[in-house]
Amino acid sequence: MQNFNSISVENFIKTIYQFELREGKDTRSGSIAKELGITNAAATDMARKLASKNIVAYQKYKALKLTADGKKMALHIVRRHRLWETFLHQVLGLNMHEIHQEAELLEHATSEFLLDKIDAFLGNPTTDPHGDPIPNKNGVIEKEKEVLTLSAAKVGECYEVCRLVGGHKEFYDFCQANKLTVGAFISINKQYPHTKMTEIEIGSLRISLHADLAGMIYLKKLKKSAEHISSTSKNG
Amino acid sequence: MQNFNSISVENFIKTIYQFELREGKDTRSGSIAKELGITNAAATDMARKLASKNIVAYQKYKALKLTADGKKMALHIVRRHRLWETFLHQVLGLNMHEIHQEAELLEHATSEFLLDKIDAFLGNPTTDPHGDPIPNKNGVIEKEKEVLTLSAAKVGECYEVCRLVGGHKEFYDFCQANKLTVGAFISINKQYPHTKMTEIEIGSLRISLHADLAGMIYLKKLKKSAEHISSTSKNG
DNA sequence: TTTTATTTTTAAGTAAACTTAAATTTAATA
DNA sequence: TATTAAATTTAAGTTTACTTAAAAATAAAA
Repeated sequence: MQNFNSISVENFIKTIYQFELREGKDTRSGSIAKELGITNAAATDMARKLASKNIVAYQKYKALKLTADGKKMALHIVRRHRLWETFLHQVLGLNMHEIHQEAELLEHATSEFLLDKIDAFLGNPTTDPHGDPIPNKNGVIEKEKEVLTLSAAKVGECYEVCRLVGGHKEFYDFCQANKLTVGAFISINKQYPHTKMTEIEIGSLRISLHADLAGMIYLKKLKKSAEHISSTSKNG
Repeated sequence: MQNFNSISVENFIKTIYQFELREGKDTRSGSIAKELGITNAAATDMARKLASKNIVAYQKYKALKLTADGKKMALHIVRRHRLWETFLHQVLGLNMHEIHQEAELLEHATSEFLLDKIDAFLGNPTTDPHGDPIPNKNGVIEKEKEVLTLSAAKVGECYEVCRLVGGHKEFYDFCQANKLTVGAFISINKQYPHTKMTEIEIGSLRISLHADLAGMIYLKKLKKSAEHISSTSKNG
């Protein structure tokens, strides 16, 4: 599936896809327009255009929805974006807060051929550095395991960090400084509901996070014990 | 120097630059138009537009020339192109005939920030895999040494391959199969002026090339002896 | 429920980057 | 040099992706 669409079209499709996933986010033209930095009128135009191509299901004044075709296209765009993010982070050493912006440009200038090379070079990764899943060549995303945020984690349990949902430098710097990377193993020491703090152990470190931060860190539960785990973290 | 220009503008500037370098190539709008796959009318429009921005020196019916500003811009675009070619070849293992097409897309989607990372990762190379010079961050190209084609090389002398001016898969496949890569060392065994063949030695190989091929391979003369050289080739 | 506010859509217009077709200029040839 | 051929430019029109401003529909508040 090659890229026959303009950058504007690709970004429009991608934005609808991302908003459809995040509950609470409505996908009416105004919402999409705001995200893309264009006027509502422009978004309506685009919606009608893509509706005529059976990429978007569009009814006046209603929320925009991707058709099956549209969703497939979105997944291929997302694949390009996340493979580039992974590549830029792992190979060129760009920081977490730097990769999105660059991938945003590169994703529209990448042939299927080149993408295959990048994918193979990285060993066909299934998640990007934020822990977001990378759709495969056919646009299929591996079924994700159940996750919860750090602020909802249970005392005494052990978890693997599987997602960092932030965006700003400071958050990623904090995570990096405290070894909180995707794939890291942690255990929950204590929850302080009133002050909204969570105390965790990661390796030999013991740190406390406020819910504002903890809510951006997603975990999946492990079956293994904390003792066993702390010495086998993927991230040393 | 960030990219404030469209892809069309960048390609237009780059093409003039490249045509100005190749003697014999005229740089009138029609010639540029043909290369870019657009009509003469479109090229004239663009020429006038860029003239108004002092990027191109344009007089009706005359050849197009880049101004100092235009040349500087061209050099930055060429830098992006050649760094990407080098990266794709060295890091992702793309073949010689594959890198141009991909770099053609990526060069318009690369920030100065990312380019610096790529440049550093590659160790600030001064030539791309074809042997073409990579302008530095300021758009300056290292003064090139005197070169000559393989068909013009002198019997008994030793040379370093410094440029492969081709473009088609077969040519590059042939070169690769015979270890004729940029940086390789060769010596000239015999010249056959009537049949236009050149016999060369490269490592332990002895091969004969017709001028059609030999004319695409550029060399620079070495001072060292052939014996000493054959064991110290950059390319094994 | 009526009024008001917000959002979306329609309508009209713009800029970039093209196109085709006709007019003009330059180059080539008889 | 006059004529013909080739190339370039101008003019007018198209498409994409926007814009602003007015009209229409939906949602919120009184």
